Amino acid sequence: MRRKITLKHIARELEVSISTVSKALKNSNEISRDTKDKIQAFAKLYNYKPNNIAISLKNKRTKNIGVVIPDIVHHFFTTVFRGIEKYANKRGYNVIVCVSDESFDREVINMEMLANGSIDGFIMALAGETQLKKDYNHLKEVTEQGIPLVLFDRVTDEIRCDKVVLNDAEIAFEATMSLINSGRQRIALITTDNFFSVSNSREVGYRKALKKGNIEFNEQLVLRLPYDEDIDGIEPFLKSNKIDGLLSVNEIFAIHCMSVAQRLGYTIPNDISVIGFTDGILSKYSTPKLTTIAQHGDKMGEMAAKLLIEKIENDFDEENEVFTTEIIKATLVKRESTIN
Amino acid sequence: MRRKITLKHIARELEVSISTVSKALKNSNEISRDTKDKIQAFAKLYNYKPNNIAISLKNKRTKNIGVVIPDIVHHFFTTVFRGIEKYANKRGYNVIVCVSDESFDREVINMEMLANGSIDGFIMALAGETQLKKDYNHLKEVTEQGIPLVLFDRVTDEIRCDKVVLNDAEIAFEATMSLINSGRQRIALITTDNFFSVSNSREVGYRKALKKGNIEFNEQLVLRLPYDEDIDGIEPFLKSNKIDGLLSVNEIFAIHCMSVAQRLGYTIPNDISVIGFTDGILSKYSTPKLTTIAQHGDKMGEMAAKLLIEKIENDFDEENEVFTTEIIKATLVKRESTIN
DNA sequence: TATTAACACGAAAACGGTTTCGTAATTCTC
DNA sequence: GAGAATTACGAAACCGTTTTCGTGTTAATA
Repeated sequence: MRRKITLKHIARELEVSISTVSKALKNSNEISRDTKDKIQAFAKLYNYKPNNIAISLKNKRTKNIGVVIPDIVHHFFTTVFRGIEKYANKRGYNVIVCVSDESFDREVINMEMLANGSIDGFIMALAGETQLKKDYNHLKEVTEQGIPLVLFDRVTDEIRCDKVVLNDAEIAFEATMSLINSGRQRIALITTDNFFSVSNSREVGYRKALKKGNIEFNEQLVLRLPYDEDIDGIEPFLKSNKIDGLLSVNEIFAIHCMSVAQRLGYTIPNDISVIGFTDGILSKYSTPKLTTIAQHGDKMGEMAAKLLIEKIENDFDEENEVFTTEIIKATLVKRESTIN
Repeated sequence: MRRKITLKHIARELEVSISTVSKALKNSNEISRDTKDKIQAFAKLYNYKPNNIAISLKNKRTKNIGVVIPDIVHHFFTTVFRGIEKYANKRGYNVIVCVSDESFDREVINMEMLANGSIDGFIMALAGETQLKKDYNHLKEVTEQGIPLVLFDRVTDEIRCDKVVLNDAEIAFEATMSLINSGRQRIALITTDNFFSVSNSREVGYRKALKKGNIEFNEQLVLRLPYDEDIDGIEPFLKSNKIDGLLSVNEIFAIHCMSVAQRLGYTIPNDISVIGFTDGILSKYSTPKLTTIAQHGDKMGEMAAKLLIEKIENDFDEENEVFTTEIIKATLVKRESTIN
């Protein structure tokens, strides 16, 4: 087993000092052509590669970024992650992922694990539990240590840092308006228990559109479900309410609504038009294909990584630092579950 | 900005040596109760946490594992990753993910980036391009350096290392048999261009079942598509072949087959029974719900992480090391797209 | 020829820990 | 009360780099 070779080995072998080897490999002109040639040839021959850990220790830069997200199986987070990873890699950074699994404790533990030198900065979406508890001390902790932090999607006003969010309210407004404009009057909203900042924003947009369309908001037409995959409430809801349009805050609810509605004899989009959030595979491969809101996770991830790396590399001036909130524009992808 | 505190700071402040601080914090009984109390209290007060990088450099262990996968949006890889992350975290390891995007070059670059001290071991599924090229030098490189490697799902015989695979052939056999046993005679196979070891194995199982069922293999009934989302070939295929059963090597093909078949007037499962691979959300939320093969990605990931960490922590005896190949048993999840 | 400049290299500190070993001071043993 | 054992701590090496600074040798300059 050919162990990794170090500067020391090369130095010993070539009977020069470690500093000479180091400089020669950096092509410093402190070192003569001859010596450089000799050392470089030797290094290449033995496939010398500097040890990242040593370099990290030396310049207090790991070139790693930490990503803490609630879930990695969820399509949206996955695409964001892909965006992060792609951009980060292009800039020479590696990405360490920790999944909080919507748990406050795991979020805290994960951050602590990483905050002790393993990473140069964080990109995070808050766990559901964290948003519920409204306890952000672990975030304060790291920002006070001077570790750059970028929040995306699930953010909070209580932490001063860069953020990347979707124009949730606006796009929900736009989507609802499009339902109204196609003649829908009894428009349901299927959402989650409102712990998530995003669900709230979407409901705001929904209500605003109703108001603009002169439709009175009706709590009866709002179904609040606990979790992503807890869809049993949908069937009774659809049975006991006459609706002709529907906005869901995710794909799964929307798809399930369509399937229940079809089973109940409605045709889509004529009897009921449906719009979902998240442009994942479910939307593309459902029958009918779901009109949905593309959140452009890749873009969000890329933006988050960009903001973070900028913060990391430009030693910002300590005190009166400026924080930006970038808004990613969602788009309505029209497919077969809505009219025109 | 409260910068991170080091042993040196504590030592200076308390007027003791660095070694004393280090030992005191480890509760060494080389140090008197009094001194320990004083140092520990101080450390706690200033929230001292040892620097991971320094520790890594010292004991040549990073407690990081590198995961290189072709795709992170794909459901199967996502679940494997979740399994890895969960287990690794439990054992105190962090996970660095790199996405090869099915590209040989990116796979090589990613491995090189990580192999210089950033990680203690690799978990990988080979990129499509790598399997095509059959060039595994980058894998040889790392194993020769003594870096433990575990391959999963997309593996190769040419590299001696631990592996975790699915019983692809067996389960494909079983699935096909179940179609045959429910009276199906003209069973199609929808697969990918056979660069992937797994597609090959599945076809083997399919053929074996046909043989056992005394059905002659018919190349006409095999559709080989280039990529996961390249599904245009399906409609002509279904139009020009009379089939009554179908096995697909992934979810997407299967779902799309169902939707095309339904559009062509077939009823599922009576006219055509369909079985897919991958028990993702598509299968659960399609209409009808897809009978599919659960690959238990979480389990594969967990097993891969377990094997890897064992290798990392038990300094294996260099030369005649033993490598194991763990087989994860897939299961057939019966839903609505097959009979009974 | 004496002085200076340029060249080519090495010693050593530093990054932040861990660990081995040496040693004063105290306590124990006979 | 002398020698041995124990206690409590510090010095220093080490992990693998980078980088500053010092210095001996040679070449250029006056």
